[in-house]
Amino acid sequence: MKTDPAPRSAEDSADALSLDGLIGYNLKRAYVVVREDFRRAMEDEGLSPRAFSALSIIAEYPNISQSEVARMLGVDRSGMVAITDDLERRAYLRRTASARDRRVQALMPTAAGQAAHARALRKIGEHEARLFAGFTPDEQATLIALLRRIRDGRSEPEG
Amino acid sequence: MKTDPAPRSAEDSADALSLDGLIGYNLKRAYVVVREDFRRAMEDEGLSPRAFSALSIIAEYPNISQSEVARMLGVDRSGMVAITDDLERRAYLRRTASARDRRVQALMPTAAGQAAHARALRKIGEHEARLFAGFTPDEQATLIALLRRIRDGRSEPEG
DNA sequence: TATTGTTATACTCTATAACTATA
DNA sequence: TATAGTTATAGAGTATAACAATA
Repeated sequence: MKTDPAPRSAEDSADALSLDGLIGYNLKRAYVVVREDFRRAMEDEGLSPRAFSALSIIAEYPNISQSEVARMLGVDRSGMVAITDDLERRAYLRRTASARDRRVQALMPTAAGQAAHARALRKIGEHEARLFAGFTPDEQATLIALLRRIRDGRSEPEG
Repeated sequence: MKTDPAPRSAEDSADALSLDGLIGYNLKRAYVVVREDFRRAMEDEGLSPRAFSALSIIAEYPNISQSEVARMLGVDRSGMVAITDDLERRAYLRRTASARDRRVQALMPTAAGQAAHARALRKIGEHEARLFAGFTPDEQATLIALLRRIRDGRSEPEG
């Protein structure tokens, strides 16, 4: 307990919260801010974060399978169906038969898909440049490196 | 395009993805890992991240209103109803009439609520200590500071 | 036996819009 | 007019379980 009655406004006391000392809480709050700005940046393109991520992988690894994309993104492969449907509806990719494995629908980006990926990547670059304008290159690299270590489950200071 | 055909496994190529250079993507992936571990840590307690956050604020600011908690957490106040209902059902708090403003239901933590908060905070401390065991105190502080700057929309390198 | 794509399904999170009581 | 609590509702996001075809 800190004060009684409650503080007058959220900002008055935000810095005193024990929540603010938790990495998980700060991660979540920061993520919400970035996702919100991402959405604004993708407004014209209409790509969700997941759709962009999938398109990005498919553009860089033509003929990859849905399951492979799912593994790279760390999501269940069942969720890839709707995303693939969406990207196919936009004519950003085609499902093509795989010669080597008849279970697989190889995902082939179209020219429109490659172009959309390039456009999106540029817009996201601008969005991150704007959002992190005050972060030095070192700070940005440090942030990414720390986040990568969390993702990889590695605890060692120097990966 | 990097390779054709697709790489053999997700891990082979993960480091080459352009996604890996994006802060937003890394933020999301790291957040998923931490949230997953948080859930495991809260298994016995049965508290969702949001329920814990709300309980934490209410425990530290007795008699705070739902709307005030919502503002602190950065979520819409409509979402607070279900969380408050849940915490009240667990007998972790009571809705009490506010003397000063009859619109407000002041949220009063019970002894059980304070105890649950203390237990949860301890378990979360252990969960974060485990998850970030290999991060130096400096690295943890740096991470939190960088995340805070994102949340606050401040771009300046030093607070 | 294991994996791919797929469907059905369900659950969580969260926002918007509207209502009422009150300020 | 504005705010508090509330309800109804809807849309993401994502997981689990199952199935047929194929490996």
